[in-house]
Amino acid sequence: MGFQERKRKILKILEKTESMDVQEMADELGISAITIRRDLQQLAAEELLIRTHGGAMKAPPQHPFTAFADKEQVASARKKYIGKRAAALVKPGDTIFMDCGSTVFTMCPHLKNITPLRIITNSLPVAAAFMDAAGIQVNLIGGEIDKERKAIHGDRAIAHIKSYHAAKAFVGTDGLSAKRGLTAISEKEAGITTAMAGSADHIYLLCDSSKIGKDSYLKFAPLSLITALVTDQELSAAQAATLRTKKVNFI
Amino acid sequence: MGFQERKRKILKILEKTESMDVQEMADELGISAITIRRDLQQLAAEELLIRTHGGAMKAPPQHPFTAFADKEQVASARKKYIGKRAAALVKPGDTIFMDCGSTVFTMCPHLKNITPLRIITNSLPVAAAFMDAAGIQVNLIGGEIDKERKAIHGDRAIAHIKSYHAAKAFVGTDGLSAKRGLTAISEKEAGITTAMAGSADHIYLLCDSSKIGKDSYLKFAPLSLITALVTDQELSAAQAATLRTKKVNFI
DNA sequence: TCAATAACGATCAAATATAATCATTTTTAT
DNA sequence: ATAAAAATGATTATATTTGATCGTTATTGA
Repeated sequence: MGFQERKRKILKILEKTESMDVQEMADELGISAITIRRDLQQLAAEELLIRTHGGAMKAPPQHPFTAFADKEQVASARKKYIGKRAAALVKPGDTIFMDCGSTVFTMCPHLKNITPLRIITNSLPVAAAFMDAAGIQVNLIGGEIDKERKAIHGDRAIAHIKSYHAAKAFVGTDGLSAKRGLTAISEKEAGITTAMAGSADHIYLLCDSSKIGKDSYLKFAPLSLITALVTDQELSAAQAATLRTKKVNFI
Repeated sequence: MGFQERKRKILKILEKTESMDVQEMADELGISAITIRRDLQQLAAEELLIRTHGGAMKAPPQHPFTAFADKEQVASARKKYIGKRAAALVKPGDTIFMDCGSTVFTMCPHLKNITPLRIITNSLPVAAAFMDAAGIQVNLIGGEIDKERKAIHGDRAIAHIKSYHAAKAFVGTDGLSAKRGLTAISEKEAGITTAMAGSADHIYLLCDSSKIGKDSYLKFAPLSLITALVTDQELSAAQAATLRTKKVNFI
């Protein structure tokens, strides 16, 4: 087993275990500790992991767009569940909007087999997720890239969205309550969400239960905007009831 | 059994086993180890597998956009040279267009320290390359993603480009000759190139010497379109002279 | 703080793989 | 049919990888 092969195995191990010490690795791979050290040194130089005394730690996500994707591999079970449920609403032949939230992103793996499909998105990770998906056409919204969110926002993006129409829009929010409706942290995201909602027939809001009942600072849309709320099973009965009085549909 | 046949078998074996050493392969295919090495060398050059000491490994699944980036790490010395020279034309504060060719992409690493900088591009790998570059604002052209080229083409993209203006445009081409001017393989790319050229003051064509004197099938622009040609040092004196008669400037 | 322990880096030697060169065979073109 | 070109195999010199030793440095616990 050469270096390349070990390198891959080491990174694979770290993917799962977060961290590991030299001797453990040496035993695991049946190779001397000093060689493992050399390997770790090289890998650390490539910034594929972080060297510690006596071992190594998983590197923080860093790659351009896939970083986001990797991060979401450890998305909470709640988000994953929502992603799956939301994806079930999509049918072959649909045209859909997807915004740039991490919850919406969890739909991606579940969408890959729904073909043909046309996705209009401002999210670079979403676009990246479908680069290898035959039968899925991605329309990326243009404009200035917001590196923080790995997405595109702004007036141009909104104009771009408005020139399209889709059957369904899948959007996220930072907060949702019966009293204040939908709230966001940033006007940028709120603008995109509103635009997508305006150009779609059905608007599905993906929102895990931890955000329900909480308000962020910018109130940008009423509950009546959305066709249905896709959330997880940990939503309390009381909260569900309150929202139902506002005629919110649940998935 | 010829090379093509072995090549297929080697890749087939690696599909299953992930990795294998030279001697094993030699035994398996009944051929000498040195020939296997030569085969592996070629396959590695095509990036169909990864060469290791003593064997080979299956090529890793290529990441969405960075795949392109990785590939270019082994870009020919010629292309790298061109990328460096072209990047030297960019000054802090500039707004530039960059198209989606692999030659243009080689400019990226050299641009990271030229800040502030504003880049308008239809290339996803270019956008990805600057995700971590503070001080560089990327404007991504919107529209349908062409997965093959990892770029965005089409009427919407062209309209997007036309709404901007930049001091400099860096574009590529598939062929260039004194007789036929600039030629391309695809109308998609030609449209983008033309649009960028139309919205920029100075148009720099990046083109390695192997493409000079050759024509692709679509003739899309005259040599007079470009401000200067950025190429490598392997360009023959005769070719240079011919182009100079057409008033082409060299960098 | 200090000593004990463990990890680290540098250097060396052995094993192995590779590149380079040349000879042989096979294929291709004329 | 013959020469030229390409592919293959063998041999040798070079380069790489690996593991061991030893002196140095960092961490841990009293």
